[in-house]
Amino acid sequence: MSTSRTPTRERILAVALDLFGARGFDGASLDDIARAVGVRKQTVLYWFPSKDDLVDAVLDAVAAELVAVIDAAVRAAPDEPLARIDAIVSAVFRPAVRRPALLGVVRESSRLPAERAHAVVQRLSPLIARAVSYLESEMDAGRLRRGDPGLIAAMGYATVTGIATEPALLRAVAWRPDAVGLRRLRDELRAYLRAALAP
Amino acid sequence: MSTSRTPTRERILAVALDLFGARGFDGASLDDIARAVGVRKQTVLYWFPSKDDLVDAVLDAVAAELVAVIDAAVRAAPDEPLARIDAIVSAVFRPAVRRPALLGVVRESSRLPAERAHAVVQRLSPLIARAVSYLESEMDAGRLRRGDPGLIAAMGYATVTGIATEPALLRAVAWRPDAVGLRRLRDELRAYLRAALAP
DNA sequence: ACGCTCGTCTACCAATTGGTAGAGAGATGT
DNA sequence: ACATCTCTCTACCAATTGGTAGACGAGCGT
Repeated sequence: MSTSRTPTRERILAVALDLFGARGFDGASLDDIARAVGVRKQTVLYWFPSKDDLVDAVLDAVAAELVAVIDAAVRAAPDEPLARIDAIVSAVFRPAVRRPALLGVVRESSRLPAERAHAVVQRLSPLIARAVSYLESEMDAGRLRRGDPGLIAAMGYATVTGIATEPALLRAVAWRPDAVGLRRLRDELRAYLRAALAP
Repeated sequence: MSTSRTPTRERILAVALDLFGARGFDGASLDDIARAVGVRKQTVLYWFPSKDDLVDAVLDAVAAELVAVIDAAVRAAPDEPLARIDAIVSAVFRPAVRRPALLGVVRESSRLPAERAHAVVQRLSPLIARAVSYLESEMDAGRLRRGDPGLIAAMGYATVTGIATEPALLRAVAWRPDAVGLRRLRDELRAYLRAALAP
């Protein structure tokens, strides 16, 4: 075990998550990651036998964290449909604001060969499927305006992962002198979602 | 001049646009591009002295095409605010559907070093600025619901570039058996935009 | 026939990539 | 004190990257 405060393996994982999220899996080399951790590349390869293993570990960590966050939010959310959607969207924004790279990794994973991306997609898709069927039931019951639930879920995914990771977007929003960054952005997006879903 | 039907330079440019849009600028090597064109890498470097030059040329071509399309749509669009927005959104979707890589390049350009990305951003930003000020004036005049115009423009950008290039999204939308792909998606998105902007 | 430019090629090169082999320092259990 | 195990290191390697140098042929005007 290392004498360092946080174990090397976890530091590598954290740095890799940030770099992969920011530059993509190909954009960040093992050398980059090792340098950022303050260790040699071969130490990285000691903890993760290959770069693919490291990527998988990062995908897994991201999926686990997102699933945990969203799952907790879903359980804690109120019953009333709009408030429920509001609570869940807000829960997804929390990790996005705290750590944009988290969703950056999700975004990057879409460019991986299909079978690799499954590491994330397979773990997230039950959540999305559940969200879709929830939206469907609420629509059937007349408590939400009709529309394609899959489309709604897709738009949520797009706005959250897109907005949290596109520098150009953040810049566009910050153009307005009265824009105050991500917090305001989140509130506005929730307002839009609410408006789009209003009965 | 080459004996080939379309000049080599243009074939290289077209293939590079597709590959860059699909895999990113780093993800597609000069060799990949050359192979796809049916020529040697050094022929690519003959037409474009360096990879950076090729990237710039692609960015330039994309910006030029998008600016032309949007500009024409803006000029041809009706005066009534909602119909106007509708027409312009629809115009942006046209190239997106015809050639997803076009917007994929825009998306990828956001990960370039700031001064390189300017090639696209600088050419698109006057358009966006114009859209923002149009939205502002319509809101001031009470013809559109209040909100952050920069945010609206950003969301349009996010949905268009995101949805047109994110395989995971397209898959999500196609999950529903009654979803019929991009055409339906475009219509739905327009409906959402209309709802979100409704006074 | 002459040289000239254009377009593509073969043959290299240096830097960077992911990855292997194995040495050696430190703690730990006996 | 010793052997062992954990962890990080130095020293390589093969493949791929973007890029250079220059040869070769086809068409051109003279």
